[in-house]
Amino acid sequence: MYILSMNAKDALSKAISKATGLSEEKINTLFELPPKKEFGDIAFPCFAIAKGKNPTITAKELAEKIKPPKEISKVKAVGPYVNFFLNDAILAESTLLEILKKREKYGAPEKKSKKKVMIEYSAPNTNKPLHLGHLRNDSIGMALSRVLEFSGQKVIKANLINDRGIHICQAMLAYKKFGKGKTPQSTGIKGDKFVGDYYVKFNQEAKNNPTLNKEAAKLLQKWEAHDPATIELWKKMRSWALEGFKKTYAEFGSEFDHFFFESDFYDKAMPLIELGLKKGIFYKNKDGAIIAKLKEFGLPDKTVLRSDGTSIYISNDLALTKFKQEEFNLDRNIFVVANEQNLYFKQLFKILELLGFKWASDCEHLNYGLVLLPEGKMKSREGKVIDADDLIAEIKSLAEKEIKKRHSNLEEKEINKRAKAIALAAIKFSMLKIHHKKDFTFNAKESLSFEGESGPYLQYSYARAKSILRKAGARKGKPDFSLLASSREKELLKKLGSFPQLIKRVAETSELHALCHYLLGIAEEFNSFYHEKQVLKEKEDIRETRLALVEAFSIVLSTGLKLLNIPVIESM
RNA sequence: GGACCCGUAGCCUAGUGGAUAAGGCAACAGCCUUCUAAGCUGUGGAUCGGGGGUUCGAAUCCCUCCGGGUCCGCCA
Repeated sequence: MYILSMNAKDALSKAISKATGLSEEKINTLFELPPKKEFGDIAFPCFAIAKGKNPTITAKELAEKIKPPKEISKVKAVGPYVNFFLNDAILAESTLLEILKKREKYGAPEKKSKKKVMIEYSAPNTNKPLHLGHLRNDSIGMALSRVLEFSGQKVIKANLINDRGIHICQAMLAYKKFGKGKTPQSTGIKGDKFVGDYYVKFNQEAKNNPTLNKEAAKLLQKWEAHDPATIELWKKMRSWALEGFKKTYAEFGSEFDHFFFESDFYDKAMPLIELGLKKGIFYKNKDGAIIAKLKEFGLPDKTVLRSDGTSIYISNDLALTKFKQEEFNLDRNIFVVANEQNLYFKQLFKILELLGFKWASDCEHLNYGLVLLPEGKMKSREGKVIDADDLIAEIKSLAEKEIKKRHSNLEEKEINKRAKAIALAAIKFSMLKIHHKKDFTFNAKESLSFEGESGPYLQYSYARAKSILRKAGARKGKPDFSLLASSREKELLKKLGSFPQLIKRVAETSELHALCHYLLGIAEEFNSFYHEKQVLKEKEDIRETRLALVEAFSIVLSTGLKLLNIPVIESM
């Protein structure tokens, strides 16, 4: 729960601790935010300390007994609660000075945790372009990376490229049959789209021609046998796909420190398979496939190696996860993958635990809800997908129109820059603001608005604040914190003061939507304030004080947007 | 059939066992000679899927039923 700045809270816990004998830590966990600001700024519920007595009477007694610190201006018992009112001037001074001093570091914890964490996200297949599902995955992966980095952790952003398997060979086969030597260069088609078109083509043709599936399986065998011509084609098509991904990642702002390729690990699982057999946690069934025994742990058994001795996805993952852990010495290993693979990851982590790897407990599946279309799941093989590049381009052109409505003589370069920033804000925020566990149903009209609870609304709020600060020019005089008396100003201050606690929560729970709603909260508060007070028209002392508030707001909002990997722009 | 997730106003969403369930969209009524109207102010709209239970107190925890989703491949 975010309540108020740390200083005031600590002083208050100390005072309550003296009056009740409870530990400060315990008291800190009990504090609540009153539902209405008229009740006060912070509430201490007396249910826990009443111990059978009437909590209303206990609250009254405590309110009289307590000696409030200087940060508190008033103590009042209301029903079973003791409510505290903050001293406005001290609240304003401590909060604003802290933000203006720490600036872009405000909100980060004092102590760095020094934990080393890998966040694996995106994980595209090299047989088809990135789609809306990847954009949700990337939004979560990047935002979580930024938040953990901000919290002092050492983050390694990783991408596992799925560049091997029957689906890859299907695209290769279609290209062999129908490609006629065309290339992305010769056709002017983006590399990943070019490859993806052949994957779709394969699935269309295979409907009427079942032998194509057998041919694709043969191609996979040739690939595994390192047939030179097959490997050459595979390398060529893979590089086309990767070139395409690189462009989309650059456009969307997804960054990676390390790329892993499934093709490097598919044949590295044997030592682990043998270890499992030796330990008796795997067995060979009558067909010769290797199965992990998981039933006694409440999970279905899992095949870890095919009867023909070739590896499947989990074989690679066993080897890759071990490699990651040993190579990077991780304290935490986060897999950002949609919740359709919940069972899979339970099985993977359980097997690693049974194999005796202590670090298995450091592995985490950050599962998020599916991205659905109004008509249901996206289906790449049928071409029923929202393409990532198309979506970005479409939203960008809508943003361009909005900009041109407002500005008649802006340079094309500037329009382009703003439009891109606004489009990314709209897309990312729409997907980050809902709880990651919830399915996201994409609705073009409603999902990507520039108004209301949206990314562009936040950017706009920031631009408004910066516009004031630009026009204010050089500061004169000193802020007088006793002048920030309106309830709007106080609410904004309290929320700005709670930013560090919010960050702590998001880093601990990965609940990025909480950061989104926090930013909406401060932006709403700021916009009301903006409407109510004409900062630049005020007299010197109050003007300086309000400018400090505006600047503090702009700092926190800018930090928040950057943590969400949403571009911050100075003007809109 | 089994496991997991979800059900909050017409739609989307927040809600960390606590006070009168909070926002956005849509609808309606206002606000631009005033720091950017991508904004602000106001009005209406909710048996928190149903029913039990635990608790001083439940949208939140437990049970059960109903509805929706995902998974339970020698796919990735």
